[in-house]
Amino acid sequence: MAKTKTRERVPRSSADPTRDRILAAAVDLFSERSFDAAATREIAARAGVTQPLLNYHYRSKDELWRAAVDSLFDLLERSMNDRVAEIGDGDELTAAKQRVREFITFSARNPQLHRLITQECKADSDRMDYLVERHVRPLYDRTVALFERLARDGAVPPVAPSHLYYILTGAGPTMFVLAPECRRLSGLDPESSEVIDAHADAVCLLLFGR
Amino acid sequence: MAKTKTRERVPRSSADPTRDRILAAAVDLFSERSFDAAATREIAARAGVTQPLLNYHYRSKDELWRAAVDSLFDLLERSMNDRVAEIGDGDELTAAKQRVREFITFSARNPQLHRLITQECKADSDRMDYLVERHVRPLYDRTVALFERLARDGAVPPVAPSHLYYILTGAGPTMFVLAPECRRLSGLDPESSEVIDAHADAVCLLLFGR
DNA sequence: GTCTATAATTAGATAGAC
DNA sequence: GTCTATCTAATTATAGAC
Repeated sequence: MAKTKTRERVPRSSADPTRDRILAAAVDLFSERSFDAAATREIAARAGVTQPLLNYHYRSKDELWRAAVDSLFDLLERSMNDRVAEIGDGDELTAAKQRVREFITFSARNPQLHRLITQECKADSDRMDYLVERHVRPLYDRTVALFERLARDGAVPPVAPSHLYYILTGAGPTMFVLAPECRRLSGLDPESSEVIDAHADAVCLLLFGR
Repeated sequence: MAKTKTRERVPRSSADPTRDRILAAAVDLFSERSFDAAATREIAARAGVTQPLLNYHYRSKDELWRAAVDSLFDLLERSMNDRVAEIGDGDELTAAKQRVREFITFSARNPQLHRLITQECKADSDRMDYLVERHVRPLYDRTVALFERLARDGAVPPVAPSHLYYILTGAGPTMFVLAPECRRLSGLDPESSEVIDAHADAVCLLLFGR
């Protein structure tokens, strides 16, 4: 595998370090607990501020949640774009494999994204609405279109693309979403590059045959 | 937090219909929300009783959660055993495929199980302890041992069994854990036998080559 | 911008009637 | 066994000092 340069996770600096610390704490706690179970007091404490300050920077807990979600998907999009820019032009299969690898690497380094999705998409709600229509659907549409082309070329097994989508988004991130469980069950460290690369290798082998 | 040491809880048909209704409501709400976000008042309402009655039947919210978890894993174990009994003796590959199919079918009909696991295994806690040591580890150990034998025979791609475990437990249930999202994104109905079978086919194709 | 103090609501658990 | 009434603690949001 080609040596990739380390991509820092620098959330777009909003020129306000306090806002950024609050946002980072919100991402962590909303994804680890859930919207209702994440107390604003605890988010504030992790950000090193007092609880009422959250209501100064964000109108409500709900608005803070939306800002947290936006920042996470923004980070994903920039990571994927960086990787796409790196590979330049090659055949579609090679590009697809690179996208899958980047997706898995991102999910390993930012398990919050899939934790948030599984948190909110188990039942219909306003938050699921926001998440799906604003962020997930564009990704789903692009991924399904890609799998359709790959299946036509025989580059991927003959499986309906929606199933491939849930196979990829399940098989890729689950080991990292459940990192604490994985550590205890297997003794592996899901944060290490070795394990991340091995998992990306495994998923690509299953999906693309190599 | 005092650790209750209750012995011999039998979550099967407990001959007490009220207890059973409470337990079913608890399974649904704990898995859909999370431990903290699931209000005992709401569990009671769904079971058609008043909130203080939960504390009559179960010492605390925590004990109710444990009983709910036990009943879910009990159901899984009985479903897997029934399927194993059906196939009787054949080669190990055929048996393995049957186990995978049954696991996926069960996950589709009872998405609460993986919802609960992803809920609680994102961070270390007493509940994760209970879940992993009491219920998940035995399943993990058996699954990893099976994948090890299959990989030796070349029946499964040459991938470390812990990775295969998280690929299977991710790729199998995710479509059903996120059923409301899947319905909206794809238009498919993840509760229909057609979709369930198609997903089981897809995962088996990826995992076993057919 | 960030704090302290507090209001309004809701949580899980208990007491006691029936 | 199931209810009503209620206690205590914790929740988000607001008011107002600095």
